[in-house]
Amino acid sequence: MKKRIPSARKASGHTQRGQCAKRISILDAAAEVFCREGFSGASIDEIAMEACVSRQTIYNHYREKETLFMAVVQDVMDRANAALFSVLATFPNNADDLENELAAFAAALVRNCSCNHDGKFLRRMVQTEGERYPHLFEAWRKQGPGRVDAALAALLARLSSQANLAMDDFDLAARQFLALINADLQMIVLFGETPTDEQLQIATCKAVQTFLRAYVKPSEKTGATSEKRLRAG
Amino acid sequence: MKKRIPSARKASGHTQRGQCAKRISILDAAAEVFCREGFSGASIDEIAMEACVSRQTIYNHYREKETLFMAVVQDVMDRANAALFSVLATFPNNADDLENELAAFAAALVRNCSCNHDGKFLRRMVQTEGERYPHLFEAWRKQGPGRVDAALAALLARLSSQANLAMDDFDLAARQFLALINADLQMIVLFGETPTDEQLQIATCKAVQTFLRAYVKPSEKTGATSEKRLRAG
DNA sequence: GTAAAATTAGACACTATTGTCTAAAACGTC
DNA sequence: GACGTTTTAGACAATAGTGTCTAATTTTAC
Repeated sequence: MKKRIPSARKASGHTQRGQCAKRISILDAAAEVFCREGFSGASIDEIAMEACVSRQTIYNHYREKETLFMAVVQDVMDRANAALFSVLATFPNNADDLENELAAFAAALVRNCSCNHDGKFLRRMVQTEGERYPHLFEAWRKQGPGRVDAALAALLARLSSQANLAMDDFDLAARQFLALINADLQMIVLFGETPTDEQLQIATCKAVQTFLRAYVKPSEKTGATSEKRLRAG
Repeated sequence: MKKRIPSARKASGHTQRGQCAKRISILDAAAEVFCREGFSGASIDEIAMEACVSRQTIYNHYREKETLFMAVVQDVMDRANAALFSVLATFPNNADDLENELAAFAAALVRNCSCNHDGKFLRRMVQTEGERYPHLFEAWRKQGPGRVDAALAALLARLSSQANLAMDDFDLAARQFLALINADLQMIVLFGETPTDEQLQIATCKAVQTFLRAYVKPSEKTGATSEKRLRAG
């Protein structure tokens, strides 16, 4: 008499992605359509079509459009945060070949957080629906971008003592690092395009060079660290 | 018998703003509502209400919703470009007190181009409707942001010879300058808020310090240029 | 004051969308 | 194969928005 659990359904937590195939395909399709059309422009029928699912199935899983929207946002946010911190874990921890290692880290960060579907979705939704769902995105702000600064600042602090870097304010340095590695790409991304891998390599490499030039200790400035590569790229 | 021209109507060019009061109030209200609700979420009735104008008047001036939208975008683009280049004209042309002058310039740039209504509108519309009206925004991209890099690069080149700056690539330096002065503000702006003047001052000041540290000639690094202020902010 | 033009409110047809309901079909488990 | 669950297609009412039309009203120029 125990209630039969149909399949591997309901893996655990409410926002977990390990749900049935239909749910996943609905979430993915909805993310796509919401991103393209905005909340009010997205129609349930369109989402159903794109998910290869009947409209009624969507209403079965998510009571109404708004419920679906919030579930999609939550889903993307979780994934984006996971990606973010998994990249942060690759921050270089020794100062050998600092420039190249930092550049590789920067490229991974940009590629996996700013330039992918989830990044695009979040940027758009925060901007267009942020004021309508303050609590929803505020949570992301604190857990995502809000923590990146702090985390990256800590990593820079560690690096700063190993390499010969002169930093007053690690949080500021972190924000400037992020800004620099996005400098060449933000216009591309703003227009909905995806930069090529080459663009990405060059952009992050140049950004790291500038960042290091601004933060190496004066004594090191004439050293070999970044002088040679300065005109290489 | 000559056709009577009702008033100062039809000042000249098609996108000129010098039209009757109704037109202006429609354009302003529409910009507001389109920005808040997106194209498909904005209703003509809402715009009419906000403009204190009847719906029919809107249809008289702009045949349909799409026509109105394009007129609004064009109007904002024109204004934004004008503001942009008027700020560019204030770029410091002597190297005395470079840091402060650059910071003031940066603050004006951010305040008048990124942090105002028009900037917010354009960012949102490019992002959400850019793919639907490629030609429309592509024009802005070329005339606005596209030219800023070039113009700013030229200004930096001039400055570079006067002050003691080491720049290989002026375009790159221009993009990095813009990225740095927005570093601390972009998260605030992304969430639809307007930074306070104090936030703005601090952000641009720090950005300029970092920018100069990255670009002063090595020989100057131990000089007096930016060393003193480095820990002032 | 008069006449042309602009503006208004309201009704209207038309379309699109949301969310509900129903009965049939497909699916998975025993 | 039988049973419970999920999914499906389609009809449906309710709502909201677009764009048109008309007739009344206001504004403006002279």
